[in-house]
Parts: sequence; structure tokens; C-alpha cells
Amino acid sequence: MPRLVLIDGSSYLYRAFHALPPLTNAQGEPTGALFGVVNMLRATLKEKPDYAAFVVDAPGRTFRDDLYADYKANRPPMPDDLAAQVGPMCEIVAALGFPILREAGVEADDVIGTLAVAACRQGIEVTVSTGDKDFAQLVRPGITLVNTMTGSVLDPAGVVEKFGVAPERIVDYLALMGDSVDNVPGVEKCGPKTAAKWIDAYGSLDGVIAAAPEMKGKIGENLRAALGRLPLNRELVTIRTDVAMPLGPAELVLRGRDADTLRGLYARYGFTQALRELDGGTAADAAAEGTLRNTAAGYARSGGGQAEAADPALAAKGEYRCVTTREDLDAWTARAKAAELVAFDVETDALDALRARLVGLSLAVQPGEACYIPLAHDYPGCAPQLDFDEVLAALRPVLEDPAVAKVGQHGKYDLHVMRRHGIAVRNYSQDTMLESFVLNSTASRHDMDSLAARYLGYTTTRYEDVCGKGAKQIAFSQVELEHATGYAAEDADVTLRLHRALHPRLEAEPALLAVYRDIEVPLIEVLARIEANGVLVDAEELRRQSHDLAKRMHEAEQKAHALAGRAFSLESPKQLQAILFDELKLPALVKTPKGQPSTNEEALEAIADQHDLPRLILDYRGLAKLRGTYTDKLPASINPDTGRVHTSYHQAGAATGRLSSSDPNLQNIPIRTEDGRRIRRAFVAPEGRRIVACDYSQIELRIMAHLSEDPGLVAAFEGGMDVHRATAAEVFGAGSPEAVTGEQRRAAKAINFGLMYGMSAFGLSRQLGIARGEAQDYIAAYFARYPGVRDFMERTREQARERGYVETVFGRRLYLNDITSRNQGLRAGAERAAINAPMQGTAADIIKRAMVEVDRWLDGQGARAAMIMQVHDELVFEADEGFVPTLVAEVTTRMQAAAALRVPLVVDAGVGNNWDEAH
DNA sequence: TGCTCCTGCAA
DNA sequence: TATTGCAGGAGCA
Repeated sequence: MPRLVLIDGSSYLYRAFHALPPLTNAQGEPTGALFGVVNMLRATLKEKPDYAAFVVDAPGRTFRDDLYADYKANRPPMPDDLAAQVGPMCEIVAALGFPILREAGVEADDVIGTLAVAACRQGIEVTVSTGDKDFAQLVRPGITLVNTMTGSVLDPAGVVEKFGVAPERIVDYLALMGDSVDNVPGVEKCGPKTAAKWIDAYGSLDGVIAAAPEMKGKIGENLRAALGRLPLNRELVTIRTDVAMPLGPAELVLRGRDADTLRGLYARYGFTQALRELDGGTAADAAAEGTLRNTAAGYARSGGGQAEAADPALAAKGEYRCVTTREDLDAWTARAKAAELVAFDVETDALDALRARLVGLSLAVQPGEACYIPLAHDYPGCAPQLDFDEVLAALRPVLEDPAVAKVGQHGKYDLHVMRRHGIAVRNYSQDTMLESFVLNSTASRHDMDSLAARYLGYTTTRYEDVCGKGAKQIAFSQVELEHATGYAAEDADVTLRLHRALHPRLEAEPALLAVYRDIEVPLIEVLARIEANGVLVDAEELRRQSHDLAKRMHEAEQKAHALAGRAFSLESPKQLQAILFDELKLPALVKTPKGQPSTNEEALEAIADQHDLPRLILDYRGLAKLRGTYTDKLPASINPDTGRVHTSYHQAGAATGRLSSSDPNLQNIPIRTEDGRRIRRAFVAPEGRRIVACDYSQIELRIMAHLSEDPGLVAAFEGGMDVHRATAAEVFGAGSPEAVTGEQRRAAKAINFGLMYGMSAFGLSRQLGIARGEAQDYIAAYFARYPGVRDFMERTREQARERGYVETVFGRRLYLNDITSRNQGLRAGAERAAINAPMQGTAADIIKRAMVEVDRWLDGQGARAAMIMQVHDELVFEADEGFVPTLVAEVTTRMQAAAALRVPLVVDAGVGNNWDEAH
């Protein structure tokens, strides 16, 4: 059957622009969106469609503007960096041989809709290539959607699976939700879940409208409020299939490509892969580089496909091997041993690396060549697997061989699992998650599925695809070997391909490569060791505290009910709102972002002098928080095997380069109040050991001094002064630091910290409880005394605007997508982040470097000391009592030497029987 | 059960 | 109208 591909050009252009880092060519012209579109088109051509067209919007009004005056009224103009890519895009599209369609008075959507339906009637199979979910309404037998950037293919069943409604009901679904991008308001609070549920329950939009009077709750009111708009919404979101077209589907013939023009354009924009392919590179080469859209997944979903099977590179892809014989195992270990880089990936039965049991293991040695070695699948009728210990014994010489380099995706997990099975993986030297993180930390996710979609245009088999999800999810050991192999071997394969796609990008930026290679990669093993070490938590102590807190909460609750004159839940902001502002008529001084009277800490503080209840609520909340989050939950986190708490550190967690911690989060254990500090007393050292805490003093302010080179600030740190006191002396003209009052020092501290976060006079006035004009005067005085700081901040904002990113002392980048936004709030937010990121990020770089050095030293010290926690500017250790002095001296030295700034780095160390005492 | 909102802990 | 995180409970459907 002949096939027509209709490409939604505008959709791809926008999506590529936002999905890819702001790449530029050698001349500094933006190329990111272009790159994405070109790869997509090349992938489309590989599928050899019989007919194709690239459809874009024509300028000017359309019938939708006539229907609805505000249609797309809040859509910002196209960003300059994107507009600059439109011309070159059309040149490339034309040179590739695609007909370009641009019809005045109708949107690209309607052109596509009309052609798709007409072609379908003529017996032509249609693929609509778009990233826009609205097109799901066109799907029917003979018309499928494909998103080449993510590789997903949608047929009618796929639409139902993805949206929860049939293609014919997509317009109803969209009408309910509305579309903020096009300025079409739907039903407030009605998102994808609610819309699908209603349509499922009432059959259609008309059914929902008919049922509106009986709908309960707030959302029912919202629906009734929106009723008048819904028919118009449906009309606006309906793609027309009957517009007049000068060309019929069968006239959309691909011309041959114009190789000379393409060569010039590819060279100009630096598309080396495309250029190589043009000059005789094979399809297999291209597949190895990951430029081809994968088909294994798409294939399975579209019920197979002869066209793809004809391509040797793709056929190779299906050859994932399930290893169940000794001969196969020996062959694969030999290949791995000989490979210059082996991708490996473990499959287990749990997410927690410190509890998970190994179920299987996969290896990839070349793109497209991967195997899965099942070890512990145990469903009825499962084919025999190789002996668990025999396989590990065979793999050990490879995994522990320092001469064989390994690559993985989030390999810290795999390292944990292998270590717990007695294998110490050596030379784990590449990690695709970290490659992605260093290349662009602000990319929303760094998981393999997202990376494969973003960088390879490849749709991976997801975990849910083989295991299901929610209550019906099964363990990986229950998955049939055939499916398990398709999933697991693909993981290793894709990891290897991703590495080949990502590493060259790092190599092109030496500073980024250094951050990746010298900081992040060495840190993987260090973090794995810290997590494995864990920290000893005294569960009995926490239980006592829980009990005490519960008693005090009960007392507070009784008093609060008495004060309010009735019983209510102290933990419900809504009920509290009613009591405080409606019944007690206290003034609502603070609003939530949604305009509700807030009951947050600030709001309660503000009215605490008018009534006793707010203070009581604040006390209660403090107690409830401690109990709910810490004293009750921490004991549950103790690993039964080790008797200790093992957090998980996320190396690609915070965009600035900081680590984050979860399960449990050990980076937000209370410290500021006495009750909070008691919790730290439950973090203890075993008999004969001590807790040692070493933290950087004022590290971010020191980095600000370094970056700004401000003489006053640098001098304060070089002189070893109390920097807040010194600042106060300067700003308030106290004469000497000794003459500074406590109040002045507090204000100076607020200024110092506020500036690092890009705070305004408004924020400072609120923080200090002073008038805005006064706060403005303080800030002016500060900048007059520390002009270098002001210049640094201006420079940073400028750099962010010009380059689209800021960087740390070590060259780590943070892209700020909103820095040129027309939306003033977003832009201001990005500017604040731009100021903060170099300081927060440099501090993160420094402590990461220190951790690597300290770990290297600890490695030679046996079990006398171990690193057990990191809290942004603090490293915590557990050490033999007699070893403490050595540890403090050696750690302090290494932490201070982790960076050579214009000001000294100072480290404070504390020792105790628990974490509280060590401060 | 999953989703959103509000709240609050740390550096 | 102060940065970066994680995580709890309430309310809702």
C-alpha cells in the first residue's frame, strides 16, 4: 500500500528548539532547532515514503481568529534564535526534496487534516509526523501518528492507551481541558485525568454537558461555570478535513535530494553526521551513531513492518541474545574482554539498590549487539537458566578487570548490586546519565528513556511495557525471558549508543569534559561507598522522642480547640482559614499565590500578637512536622540487614550541580530549634567510634568574594574576620567591627545571603521587617562599599543573556532558558538563578572534588574511618576514637585544598558521640 | 489510588 | 518580589 508522510513542520521546529541545548555553529548562528528538524527529516526519508509533505503555518488570520477573538492572543512572538532558523530550515527541507505546503487562511493543522483524510479515502496509508497531541483526533484505520523525536507511534488503540479516550472523542477531551498555549480556557482544575474520566463516564462532551447539573464538588462548579465556552472550544480544537487544497495527496511526490546544496548547508551548520551520510556513509554507520529512528519498539506496536526489516542496520537490532548456555556465555565474556568499552546493566527485583536482588545482567559490546543473561527468573515454565554463581564467576574477570572500561546509565545502582554479590566493578569510567547532566543540567530528566528520545530519536521499551504498573506490576523475575531480553539487552545497547552520541559533545567543550571526567565520574564510586556505609540511627531514642512529641501535640490540640471554641483539624489549612479569618475575624494579611488567605508561618506570625491561637498552631505544626517527617519515619528507613540508614544521593539531581538526597532525605534534618536538634542526637556512632563533622565556613560568600574580586570583601576574608560583622561595619558606618550591634550584624547577614539569591529591596524589607525605602538604602550602601559585587552581578546577568548560560569556577554550565523570556516574572526568576548558580554550583564542585580526594585517602586507612554523609557544605564521618585527630587533620587539609580561590577556604571540624555533638 | 496544593525542613 | 532540593498531609475524584 502506498504511504504518505505529512510532517507538522512548526510543531517540530518549536519542540526541537525547546528540547535541545542552544547549539550554535562555528559562526555563532543558532542551530539547535534546525539540528532536531534535520535529523527528523533524515529519519523520515529512511523509511522511503511514496509521498510526503512538510507543512507549515502561513502568516495571517485564520477562521479560528474569526470564531474567537482571543485565539492565541497570549502566544509570545517567536524567539529571535528560533526565527533565525526558519529560513535555513526551509532551504534544507527543499534541498532534501520535500514539497513544502503553506496555505494562507488555514493553519497547518487543517492542511494536514484535509490531506490525511483525502489520502486515506484513496487507499493511501497516512503517517502524520508531529509532536502535537491534538492530532490524535485524526487517528483511524489508515492514519497513524508518529513523533519522530520520541519515536512514539499512535494507532487507534495507542490513542486510547495514552489519553484514555478514543480518537473520535479527542476533540471533546481537548475542549474540556482547554489549551493555555492557544489561550483557550477549559474547565478549571480539569486536567487529562478528569477529562478522560468524564468522557468515559458520560460518553461524550454532550453527555458531560448534560450531566453538569448533578456534578458534585468544586470541580462540578467549575464545569458549570465553563459550560458556555465548551461548544466553541470544541470547534476551535477540531482540525478541519475539508479545506480547499491546490494539490491532492498523490501529487505530493518527493523530488530527489539536491546533494550539492545540502552539502553546503550541512557544512555551514556543522551537521557532521548528516554530511558523512551524504558522502557515502552507510546506514549502519548512521545507526551506530544513533541517528536512525529505532524501530524495534515502534515495530512491535504497529504490528511489524516489512519496510524496516529490509534495513540491515535495523535487522541487527532485533538480534538481542538471551544467554542460557555455557558456550554462549563464554563467547560473550570473550567479546566483552576484547571490547574497548562494554555497556552493562543489571536487572533486579527492587528499586532500592541496597535491598535489590539480582535477576539478570546485560552486556553490549557494539551498537546493536547486546545480550541478556537471565539468572533468577522464576515463573512457571521458565526455560533453564545458567547457574547463578557460575555466571558471576565467569563475569568477574571482565567486570573486575581494570583494563576493560565500562559504561552504564546511572551505574551507581549497578555498582551497588554487583558489590552486594561480591563483585567489585573496576574501571567504571563512563556514565550516560552524567554525560547528559553535565551537557545540560536543566534538561528535565536524565533517565535513559528520555535521553534515548532526545539524543537518538529512539523509543525504548519501558519498564512498564514489560512489568506493567501500579497494583498489577510484576517483578522482573516474573517476566518471560523473551520479553526480558528485549528490554534488558536494549538497555545496554542504548546505553552504548547514547555514550557514542553524548561523549563527542563533551569532547567539543573541554571545560565540560573536565567537569564530567574529573569530578562527576570519580564521584560515582565515592557516593556508592558513602551510601553503602550508611549511618547508625538510634531507633529507641527516636521512639522516645515520638512519644514525647505526641503528648505535647495532644496538649496543644486541646488548648487550640478551647481557644477556637470548637474542635477542628489543626493540620488542615482550609479549616484553619475558616477559624482564623471567618470565625475569629483575624486579619488576612498574607495571600497564597492563588489569592486565598494564607495560613503559613509568616501569616500566623503576623497575627500572633492579636490572639493566642496562631502561636499555638505554629508550635503544633513544628511538633507535627518533626514527628511525621523524622521521629516516626527514620526508624522505618533502617536497613534490616545492616541496621543502618542508607540514603540515596542523586548526582544528577540539582541543576546547579549540588547533590540531593532521598529515601530518606538526610540533607534536611532539623538543626535550628532545640526540638529539632534532638533528632540529630539519634544519629550516633557505635561503641568506640565518634562522629566527626567537617564543614566549609561561609563557602558561598567566599566564592562571591572570589568571583567578584571585590577588594573589601576579599580583605575581610583574608583578614579572617567575621564577614557579617565586617559588612555591618561598612554598610552602617559603625567605624570598627567591634562597634557593630547585634541588630546590625543580623541585618548585614540578611543582606549578604539575600544578595546571593538575587533578592530585591522588597524581599530584604520583608525579611528584616523594615520599610522598603530603608531596605533600598541598605542595599545602596552595600553596593557603594562593595562595588565589585555590584559589577559581578551585572556581568553575570549580561553573560546569561548573551550566552544563555552561566558557569562555575570549574566550567560547569547552567543553561537559563527563561533569561530572554518576554514574561517578566520568568525572566526575573532566571536572572536570580543566574546570580545564584555560579556560587551554589562552585561550592558544589569544590565539595565534590574534596570528597574524591578524601575518599582516595580513606581508601588506604582500612576501617578506621568512613565517610557517611554529605550535606552541601559539610562532610560527616564515623571514626575510631583514637583515629579522630588524624582524620580531622587530613580531611581539613584536603577540603581546604580542593580549590585555590582568591580567599582562603576555612573548614570547621567538630567531634562527638552523635551528630548534634559534632557541631 | 493518583494528583494537586500547601506547608516546612536543610544548605 | 530570595536559590536549590525532598517530603509530609489534606482534599479531591
